[in-house]
Amino acid sequence: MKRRKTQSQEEILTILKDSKSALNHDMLQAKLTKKVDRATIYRILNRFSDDGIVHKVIGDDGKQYFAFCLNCDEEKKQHTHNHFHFKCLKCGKMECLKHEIDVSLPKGYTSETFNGLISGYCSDCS
Amino acid sequence: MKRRKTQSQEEILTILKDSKSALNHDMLQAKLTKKVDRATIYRILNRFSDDGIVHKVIGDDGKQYFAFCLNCDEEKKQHTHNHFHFKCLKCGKMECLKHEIDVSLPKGYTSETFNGLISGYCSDCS
DNA sequence: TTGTTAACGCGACAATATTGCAATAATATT
DNA sequence: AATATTATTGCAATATTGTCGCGTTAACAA
Ligand SMILES: [Mn+2]
Ligand SMILES: [Mn+2]
Ligand SMILES: [Zn+2]
Ligand SMILES: [Zn+2]
Repeated sequence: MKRRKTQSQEEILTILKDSKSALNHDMLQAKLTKKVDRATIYRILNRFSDDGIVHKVIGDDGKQYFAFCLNCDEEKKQHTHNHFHFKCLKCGKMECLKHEIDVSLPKGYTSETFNGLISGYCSDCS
Repeated sequence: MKRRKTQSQEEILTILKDSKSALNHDMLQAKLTKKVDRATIYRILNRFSDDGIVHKVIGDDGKQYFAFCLNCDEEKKQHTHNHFHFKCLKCGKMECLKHEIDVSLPKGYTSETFNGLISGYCSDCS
């Protein structure tokens, strides 16, 4: 199943690349110049996520946030992101924290996905 | 605003205490002997969460999970839970990982809540 | 230019959670 | 024990988020 290049897709990718913080559907739709259907936005985002181009984070608000992958090891088959995200309770921005975490699991446990989120106030909003 | 003791409340608390894993609304309702309204269940759970009796975790599925507080430092005003939760993708159980994490935030950042979730397969389901 | 089908738009649907309001019942007060 | 106060509940309505089916559109290859 080969991917095709569409305008909506390109624009969404550009927005995510330019954004310093993770975006949810609402925020993304607000930034789009032309109207794109909600279902389409989700389908594009999930496609990106499946392809490992962006990562998906569930916020404390239960919403899905998407962030463009930076400094990821592209060569690895296993596309993992064991870092925390920080969400500012005032300005709302959600950003990646550089430091990679490694959690020791109990014996016999295997890890598939990592989702680390810290809420608080950023330096601008403290 | 003083709290009152009700039967539903007590039963839900007991269920959470007895459960080794975090529960969401569905799981809880299934365990209740008598029918309790959905809204009431959520109100009870959020009350517990506000009071620091249970902690709330947002799963990868976007649902709210609640777990009774164990080995928490009751004396602290600041009720923090800087530990990960593990959710098994097969059997669905969600449990606390003992190890407490401490994440270093960028300068000027302050932390309010911690939400760490790892999905994978537990020793029974590997 | 034409054919194939990935991607889209639209509407319906599902799932989760919250809210307003009247009724109920836990607790305090008399 | 009887009564008053109001926290809590049940119910229905509503909000919010995300998915799905399906007919149409358009990207890409032949
Ligand atoms: Mn990445
Ligand atoms: Mn606790
Ligand atoms: Zn901020
Ligand atoms: Zn399991």
